[in-house]
Amino acid sequence: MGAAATLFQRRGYTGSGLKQISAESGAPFGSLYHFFPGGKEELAAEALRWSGQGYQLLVEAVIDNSPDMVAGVGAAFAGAAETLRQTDYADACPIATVALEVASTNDRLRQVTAEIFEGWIDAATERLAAAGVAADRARPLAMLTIAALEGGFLLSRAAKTTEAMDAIGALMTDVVRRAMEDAPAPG
Amino acid sequence: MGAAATLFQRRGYTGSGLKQISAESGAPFGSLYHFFPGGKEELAAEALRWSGQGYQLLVEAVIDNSPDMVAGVGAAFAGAAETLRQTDYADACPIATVALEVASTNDRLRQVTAEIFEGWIDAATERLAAAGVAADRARPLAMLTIAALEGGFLLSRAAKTTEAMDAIGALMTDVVRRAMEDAPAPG
DNA sequence: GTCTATACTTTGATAGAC
DNA sequence: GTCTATCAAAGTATAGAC
Repeated sequence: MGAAATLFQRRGYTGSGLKQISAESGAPFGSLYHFFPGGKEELAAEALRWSGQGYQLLVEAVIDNSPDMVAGVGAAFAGAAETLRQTDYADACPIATVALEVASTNDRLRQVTAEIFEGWIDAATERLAAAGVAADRARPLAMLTIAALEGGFLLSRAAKTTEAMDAIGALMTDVVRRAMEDAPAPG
Repeated sequence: MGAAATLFQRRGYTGSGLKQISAESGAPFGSLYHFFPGGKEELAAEALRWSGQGYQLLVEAVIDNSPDMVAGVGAAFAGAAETLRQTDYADACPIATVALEVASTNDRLRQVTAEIFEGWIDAATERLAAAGVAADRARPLAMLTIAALEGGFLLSRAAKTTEAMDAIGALMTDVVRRAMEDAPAPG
């Protein structure tokens, strides 16, 4: 499953062949349809959910190991930049490439990506609210934070530089800090 | 050229077949290699540059027709949301899908997408600086703005809702407003 | 139940008729 | 110069041997 997820992440949905996936994962080609009767679509759905949850757990761990939410957001962006550098800008968001590909071509997979993003937004919303951001402002801010991270991945991978991710991370920590200061709760 | 650009935008690079492009554009299949000896790669590079410049001119027009930069940023996000609704979430960024696909698989096309994004960042940086944002803060803010727009496209297309784009646009206008107020120049 | 071999379609690319 | 017909390769999916 990890092999499939990695291929989809780096080469996209249409760019990842089933034969390539079976070869890279070591599993024989025929057994693929035994475990995933729905073929490529079902395999992709499963791989997306798998890597989507894995990435969520990873980012949550980074944030929860930080002293506060502002530092957590900064650490998340810094970690993303570090991963980009270490993998020659290959490992970024495991969902975004496939999500854009299928958004207008495969409605079932589109719904899967939507559920994953919604899960991320919910998790970020909860943490921002717990950190003192006003309840009605937490969800929009969570959306901006995730969007900024995704946009940072896009610009940094294209340029093969972490300048964008670094700059975006620095600005987003400011945005989160100000949102917490504006809140009625104690800062 | 418009047909090719539209297909790449909606179906991605590997998802767009040359035969499909020639059929949709009305041009015969054989003549494709007469105009683009480099094949699919050269056609895609040309289509990306074409739609990249077109989108830049479109957004610049929206911003320059606004009373100030804060309103301009708001109008750009509102226009993006409106386009998404009108096209059933098909027409978004003409570069992002292909950019993520080729980032780790085709270095020549990756460089093309990097140049396009760099052009957008430069244009946004100039306008932010002209609007009073401090010189050393204009480029990072331009990167965040474009990243937020791209992330908004991603989340909104996946969810088939403009909630994300609307929320992100509202927050980004605040961010730009504050950056202009912080500047030493008169607000 | 696991896997090898194959069927059928579509891909990008090219040769050659006009 | 413009286009039709075709090529080799890769795509997904399936049938059937073990």
